[in-house]
Amino acid sequence: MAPEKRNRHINLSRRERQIMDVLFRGGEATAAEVHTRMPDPPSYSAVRAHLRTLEEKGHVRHEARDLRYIYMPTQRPDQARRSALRHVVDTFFGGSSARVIAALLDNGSTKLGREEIERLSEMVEKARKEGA
Amino acid sequence: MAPEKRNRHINLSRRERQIMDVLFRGGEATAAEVHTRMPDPPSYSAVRAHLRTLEEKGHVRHEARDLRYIYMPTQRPDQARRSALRHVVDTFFGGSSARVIAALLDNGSTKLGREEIERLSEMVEKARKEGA
DNA sequence: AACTTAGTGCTAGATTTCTAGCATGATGGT
DNA sequence: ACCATCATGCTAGAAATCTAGCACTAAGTT
Repeated sequence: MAPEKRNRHINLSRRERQIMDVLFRGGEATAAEVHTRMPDPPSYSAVRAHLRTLEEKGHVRHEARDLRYIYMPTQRPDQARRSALRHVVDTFFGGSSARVIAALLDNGSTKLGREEIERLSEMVEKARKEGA
Repeated sequence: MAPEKRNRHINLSRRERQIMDVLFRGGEATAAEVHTRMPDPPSYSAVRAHLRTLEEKGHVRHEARDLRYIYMPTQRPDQARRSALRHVVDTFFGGSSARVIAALLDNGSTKLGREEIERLSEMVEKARKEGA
């Protein structure tokens, strides 16, 4: 009841979250790949078991390809992105997008390429006009 | 061993995460407040127990104020913000800050005030110069 | 055919998480 | 003084998570 499409991740266990993170990161992966990419990984067998329960819960689906199962999130990537981003914005930045952007730009390690800067500039310009 | 200051949240259980989210959101809170602000809340008693274990693990500390305990995260807010943001950027946006910003600006519900837009504009300008 | 390798399904049980309830101490009102 | 209220500390046990291992199937090799 009330599948709560947004913030699904809030109800995942620790291991389930870690697995979903791997899947979102790469878009899709085999059980073995998920296993190797997990932090502090449990047994391969445990990962497979979790993938199966995640599938039962509807968070994940798989395709059979080359005799292997390829797992992927059921939620659309852009929706997952928005949901995760919104959560962070709300709980860590008081809901202010501007503060998030500031944090991103402040960060020295965030190297924006020239293209990206131009793109950003355009976006800001657009926002400026719309906001008028 | 290896406290892994960044990405601590990766090792929290479901309930622990939910509690930490409440604390990060508000900066600090009493046990009762945490309880009421939790999604799908367990018993008040359970929340208190979790707060205690979170304290043992070093994620949380408390001050006695007005006969109550006020709980707060031990991690500095700005550090927690950066860590959480980085995680989302990496796992959902391929590490691209620009993509995150695009997502923030695209979002119709993200209302940027004029001031914020100007501030952003300045930041972009600055980045443009520095990047040269 | 027999063996090896690489995959999946399943289940029992260990471990961790989660929870409620009880004991206790401080405060304020009657 | 007594009682009600509201807080904390603790612990046992329920519930959920997490795990390893075994059985089985499909290819490829020798």
